[in-house]
Amino acid sequence: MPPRQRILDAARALFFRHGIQGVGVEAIAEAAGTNKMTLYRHFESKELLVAEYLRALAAENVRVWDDLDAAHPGDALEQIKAWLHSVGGHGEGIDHSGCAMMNAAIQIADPEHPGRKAVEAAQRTHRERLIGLCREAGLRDPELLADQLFLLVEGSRAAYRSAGPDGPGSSLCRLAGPLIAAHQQPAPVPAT
Amino acid sequence: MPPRQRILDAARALFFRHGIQGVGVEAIAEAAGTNKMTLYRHFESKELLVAEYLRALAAENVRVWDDLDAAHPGDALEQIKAWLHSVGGHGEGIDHSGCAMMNAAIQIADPEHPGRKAVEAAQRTHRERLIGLCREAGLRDPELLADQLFLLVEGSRAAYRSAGPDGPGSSLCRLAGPLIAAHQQPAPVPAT
DNA sequence: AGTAAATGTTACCGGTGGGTAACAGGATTT
DNA sequence: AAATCCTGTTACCCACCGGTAACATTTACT
Repeated sequence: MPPRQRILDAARALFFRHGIQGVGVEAIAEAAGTNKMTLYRHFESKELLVAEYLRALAAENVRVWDDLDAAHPGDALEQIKAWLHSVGGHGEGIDHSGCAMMNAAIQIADPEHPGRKAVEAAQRTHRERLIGLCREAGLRDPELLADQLFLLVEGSRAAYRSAGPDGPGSSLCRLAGPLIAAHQQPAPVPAT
Repeated sequence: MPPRQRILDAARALFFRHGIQGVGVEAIAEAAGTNKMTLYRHFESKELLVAEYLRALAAENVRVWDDLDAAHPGDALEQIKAWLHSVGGHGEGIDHSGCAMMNAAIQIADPEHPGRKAVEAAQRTHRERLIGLCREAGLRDPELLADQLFLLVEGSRAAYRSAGPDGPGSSLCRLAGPLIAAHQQPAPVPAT
């Protein structure tokens, strides 16, 4: 595997464990089985390394959606449910890339940091894909539901970190399920 | 105002703007109109300063709930709505303490950091208070609704940061309103 | 084989970070 | 007034971090 890829992989693992600010370039290089110089021959600065790390994360996020589309072709509702299930757990084999996105957005204080731009772009496309699926699934109020699901998922990731494993972050499916079900109903009768 | 309080205030402002890792103790002391030594005479270390900053934030969070209770005595539903409104906007005069809590939980990588414990405790009491209000308001499925609202709020804060002001983070009330309304209805008919 | 590109190694730089020592000045109490 | 406490000032320590220079070494390609 070329060093550039090894560096990106190592950066990903370390950024996830210790945070972006908590990892020095030297530690990344060492974890990648190389040294600081070759790192700087492939990346202009740590800033740009972070940005590329986030772009890679975004690309992988898109691939997750494509895989779901391939697994449940034509069944948008099932794609949504499968996605919720895949990001709802917090054990092994779970996709934490979205979580890493959010962490990066918070850990990078400077709004002009290229990594922040990458995250914003990824979240936009992410949201639009979700809206498209909700619409395709024939659910009522697709934009509203998509945004609700989006926030539930983001909130679940945040709550898992801030409220611990016993908090509401661990029960995404339990919380999102009724929401989807409600949007399969006809329009609700307004409350008295 | 005693130096200790000035230091906590300065720390709060700087932590919010530049992140916890992005602010050095010297900058905090200077912003507080004092110096590093007096800071270290009041706080053992930066770690413990951060922890106290978060405990102060948690106390203020509790006060927000108490104020809401005083403003709408006996009307739990109105308290919930007022709370959503107060944290839903992102302009001036908005309470960002919850947002700062979440930021801290993500910026502090070490799970054993005393600040992390403070955040977890605060989020637990926060959630329980919300559950209590949902139950008191006579809403259906109070635990479920409370957790949904909790995640919507956390997600809204995260999305405002990661997806920008045009993302779904800016429309908390629009997203939470229908959810509450749905829980004022009788039990829904299961979808076919 | 030979050449050029990519990688490894070491040492270094300037800046900054958290944290401390020692001492001087001001305020408060008795 | 005297003793005590709190504060301010300066200087310093050590560790680390992002980034670079110079040179040695390996790899790859023709």
